[in-house]
Amino acid sequence: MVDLPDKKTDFIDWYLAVVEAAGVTDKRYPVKGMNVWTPYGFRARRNLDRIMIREIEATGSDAVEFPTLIPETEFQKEKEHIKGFDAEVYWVTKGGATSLDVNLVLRPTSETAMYPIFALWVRSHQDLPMNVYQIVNTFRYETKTTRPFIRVREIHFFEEHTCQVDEATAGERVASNLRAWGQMAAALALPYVAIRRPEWDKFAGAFYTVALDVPVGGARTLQLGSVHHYRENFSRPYGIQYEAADGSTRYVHQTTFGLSERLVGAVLAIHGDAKGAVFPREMAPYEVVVVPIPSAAAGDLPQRTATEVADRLTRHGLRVKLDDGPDRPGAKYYHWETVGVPVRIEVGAREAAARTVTAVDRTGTKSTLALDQLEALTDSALANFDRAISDRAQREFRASFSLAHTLDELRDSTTVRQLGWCGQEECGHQIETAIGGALLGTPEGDPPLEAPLPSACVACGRHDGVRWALAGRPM
RNA sequence: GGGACUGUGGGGUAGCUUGGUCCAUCCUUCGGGGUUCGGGACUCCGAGACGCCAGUUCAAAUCUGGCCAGUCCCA
Repeated sequence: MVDLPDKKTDFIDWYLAVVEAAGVTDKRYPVKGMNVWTPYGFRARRNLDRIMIREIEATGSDAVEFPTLIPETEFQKEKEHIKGFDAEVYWVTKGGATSLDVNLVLRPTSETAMYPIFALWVRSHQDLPMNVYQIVNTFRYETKTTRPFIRVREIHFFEEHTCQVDEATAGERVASNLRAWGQMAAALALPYVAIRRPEWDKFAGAFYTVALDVPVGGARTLQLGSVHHYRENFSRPYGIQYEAADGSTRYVHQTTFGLSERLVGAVLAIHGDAKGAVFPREMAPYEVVVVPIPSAAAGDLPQRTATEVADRLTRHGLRVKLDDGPDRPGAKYYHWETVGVPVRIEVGAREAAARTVTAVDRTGTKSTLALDQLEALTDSALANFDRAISDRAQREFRASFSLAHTLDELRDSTTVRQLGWCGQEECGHQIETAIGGALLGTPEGDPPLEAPLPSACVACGRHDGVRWALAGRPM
């Protein structure tokens, strides 16, 4: 293990060092914001995809895939949307040496690719709801500093797009997406808070946006994903209409749900520690690494037993790495800890003779496993590990919020702040200036901290319409 | 959008101010041999770099310009 910067005091440097140490990406690709996925990193990403696919399909959503290029003429149809993305799209203006009649954009997101086709697919109320998703790469010309997984120009993007009969049904789809997200977050052992963004910070073209945020130390927050209700904002310009049961023609109400590889970054940021990366078992490239401990006296017994352990656990359905390379065992321990493997199984000569092995999880919990119950004991070691990192993340999450009662208190915030807000934009901006960050919005459901609702807005002191809001510094 | 800074083997660095001591330092890494192996082994042999393109100069890692890449600060 190389010495990592301190996670608490030098979070960004620590994050970059952990990403490097974890061996999941190669940042040397010579285009800003475009990173290479290594074999190890790609395993993590594929596992993330698997979780997303499982949970979204459980809610009745089907996979589709739309093209990467969108004609400028379609892209321009929804005015707010184009305004939001105009500055950060890549343009394709030539085919070979020939200038194109209609320029094409590399999708920054797929509304404008999908919706002209949705208009053809949706004819009757019988076609609704229509829930489809795709996992594709999208492109945004970020001008700010890019960071591996967190701010990139080529985004590995999960996007669900749905068409519903009316506003209320679309609202139910938003709720369904939030429940599906809850399952995904549980699989990744990630805590989060769902926050309805203020008007000035919602998705371009949305009626409202619910963002999924997690605090990452200090007042910093990381947005993990978002769910949007579009009402008829896109169905009108794109003409997505259906014939209702009563014979009338209506526009669909739409929703979208977006996630990305940023979840890999979030997992590294939230679970990682002073020793390196920590992967929850569902995302872990390998759930178990098996390390034989050679000994001249014992011949090939440790090696043979390690192979047996790896084979049995693989047949049991686990992702297993047998590390029988030439390094010394201690060097292997450090390596696999740095890259975040949940459970290591050590096979020594004395133990192998007694038909036991030692399991050590990434949090340091050690146990002896009898080989005749290897599969069951390994499963429970993995389950205990996931519970341990989830509990640790939850504890840090709860400690990441504090109440604020005045604008002054916001200035030196060392946590995300929970405060009373009247809902006026003017007050929101004052709050943002005070904290040097953003008014994240109003929590959906219970706020992180239990406290009596304040009677006055932290900015203007008004009493009408005061509700809980959260403010922080998005990274 | 405005400004500042940085770029040396695969990774991290010394050298740059004051051009020559540099066919470039050290750590790590990688390949091969041997002895080892219950928490980063030792040893021997070997591999690997001045971002790119111009310019100044007898001489450029070092100075100048452009480009590319990256970082930070401000709007």
